[in-house]
Amino acid sequence: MSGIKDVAILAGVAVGTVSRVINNTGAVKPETRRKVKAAIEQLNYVPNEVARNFKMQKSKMVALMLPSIWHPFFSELAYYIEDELDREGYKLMLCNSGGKPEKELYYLDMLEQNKVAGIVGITYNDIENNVSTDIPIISIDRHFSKKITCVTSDNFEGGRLALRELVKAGSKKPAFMGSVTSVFSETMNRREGFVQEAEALGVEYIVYEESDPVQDDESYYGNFIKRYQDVDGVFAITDMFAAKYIEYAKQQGIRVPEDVKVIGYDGIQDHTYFHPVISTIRQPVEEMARLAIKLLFKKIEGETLDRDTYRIPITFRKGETT
Amino acid sequence: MSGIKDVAILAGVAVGTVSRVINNTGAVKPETRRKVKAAIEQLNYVPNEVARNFKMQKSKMVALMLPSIWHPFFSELAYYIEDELDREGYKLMLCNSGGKPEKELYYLDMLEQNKVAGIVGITYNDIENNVSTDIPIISIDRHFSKKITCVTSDNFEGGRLALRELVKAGSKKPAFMGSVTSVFSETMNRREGFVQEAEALGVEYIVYEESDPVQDDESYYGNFIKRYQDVDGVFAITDMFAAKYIEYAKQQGIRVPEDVKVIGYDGIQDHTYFHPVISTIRQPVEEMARLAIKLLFKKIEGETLDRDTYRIPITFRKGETT
DNA sequence: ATTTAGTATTGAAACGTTTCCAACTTGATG
DNA sequence: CATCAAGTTGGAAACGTTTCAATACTAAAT
Repeated sequence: MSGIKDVAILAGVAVGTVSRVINNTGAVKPETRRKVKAAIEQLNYVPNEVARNFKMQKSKMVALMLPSIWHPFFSELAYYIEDELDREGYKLMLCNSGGKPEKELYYLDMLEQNKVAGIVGITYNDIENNVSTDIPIISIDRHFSKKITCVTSDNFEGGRLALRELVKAGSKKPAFMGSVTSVFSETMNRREGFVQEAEALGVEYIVYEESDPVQDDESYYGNFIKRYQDVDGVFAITDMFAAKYIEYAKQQGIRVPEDVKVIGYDGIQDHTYFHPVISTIRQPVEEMARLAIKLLFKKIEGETLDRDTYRIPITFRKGETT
Repeated sequence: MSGIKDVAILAGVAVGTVSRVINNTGAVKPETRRKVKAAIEQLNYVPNEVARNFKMQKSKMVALMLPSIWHPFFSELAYYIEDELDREGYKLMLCNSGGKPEKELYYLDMLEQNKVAGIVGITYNDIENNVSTDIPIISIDRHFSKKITCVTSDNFEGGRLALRELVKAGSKKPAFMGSVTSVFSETMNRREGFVQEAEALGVEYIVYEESDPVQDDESYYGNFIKRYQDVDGVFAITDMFAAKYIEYAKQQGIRVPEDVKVIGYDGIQDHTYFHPVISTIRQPVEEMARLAIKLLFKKIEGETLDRDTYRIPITFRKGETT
């Protein structure tokens, strides 16, 4: 493995000169440049990026921390984030926290030690107080504080839109179906929007919210169905919630959309091969991803951002459930 | 940002000693250790991993190169790979090649420059001849040569099993439906197994294979349906192929499974909320992921592997399409 | 021929670790 | 008391770059 020194010797110049040729910095005579390039060619030299990162005290690595890449929403997000990073020659490090706070902290430590250039996080911890150095951070869908810029879909408008669409589809008594995972989560606003719009329109509504349905789907959806027999519309906080509800409802002989209209949130289905195709509030995932990275780059460059939360408009996508 | 030197000064020892304390290497008196730890605590010192990587000439970073993390099969794979890597303190770098050969090559260069400890690749290029240094590589589902160890599901047995299950479900004239993407792909063996078992059992069968249906689903599935009206069973090379076929078939009034039984491959659905739930040959994704990483670690340690292809048994998972 | 103002190039320091050898301390042994 | 081995510690080199002050050229202007 030859280094810059070998190139310098072969080309008969100093290492500094080789460095300047490689990085196109400073002035170097065409003739010298030619010699150096020839030497590089001959030795099959490739710059050692690790050494460079070390010397420069910074790397072109950005970490993406999320609960699980397995979830379709996150994998779509990761896809666009990687793409956007690559455009600027940055690399992506993937950290699955499993949604476990202690693992988030552990990863944060690790990222600090590894001097990543920035972090995009979808976390439960308020990472602000746990990251000691000033690594630039953008969070998605979580609002912590001014220091950590948040990119999110317009959840509030999403909630309002969902309510309106349910009503438009004929629902007289719609319900919001959700759960609470993190107090920092922006997703709360979906409920807020839903409620506010219902009140504004004078529509009777229900709010069903339990802390962690993941533990026991059976009782979460069973209880809902049993308790609110007269509900004829459901705005589920997530497409997965919607899908599960529909499945349980079907088992109880409830037909969707005939008996109950259902709208989800996310838009994880990008095709129509699996049914039901859920009517949903589509998150602008690509836009969110690209914006997040662009903002992160600005922070890395030292710019200060003009806002602490960036909300991107959502759209309704009609499926088979309304 | 304080370094090892600051710690050494504060503790009144030499940098070498601090290093030994941090890494628990060599002998150091309890009293000295205490002093050093105190200094570390006081200065809030964290070791600079980048400097360490540089000095050590190796990093604990493994790259995963795949066509698109967005695809559910790959995102599940990535999930387990990250998990397995983390157990040994390794980090995961994610590279979406988009299936583009030139991008694969570009990433390979980059990974070499970044001195990653190893690569797990699902690629179209024969990466063997394009990676000049000897970075350990494990490939998934692609068999190139002895140098690159391959981890794959037992595609051949999968093909045989699919044929048998179709027959068992009542199909008299089953078809294999696939495409050719890479000559190195192990997935060819699905067809081989299917064909061989059909011949062994004396079952009449069809093989439908076109190069790249992604371009034009309409004609790919349309042609198949038009051409083989008497087919009553389909083994699709992928669950996505199966789902698409079913959708197009439905439009032509063909009922699944009444008129045609369908079996896919992969097992990307880990739930039953979306329909049809496809009968499928389930890839042991978790096992493949963990094995791939374990083998990669062995290669990193310098061990030589006893085989050049590791095939993991598959299972049939019944859904609603047989 | 000498100065001048660029332009090109050199050489060495620095980045934060690990590692290795030499040197110093101990405490036990003869 | 001298010797020795084992246990500790110090100090410096090395890893492959970038960068910067200093020096060496070059060509035009005097």
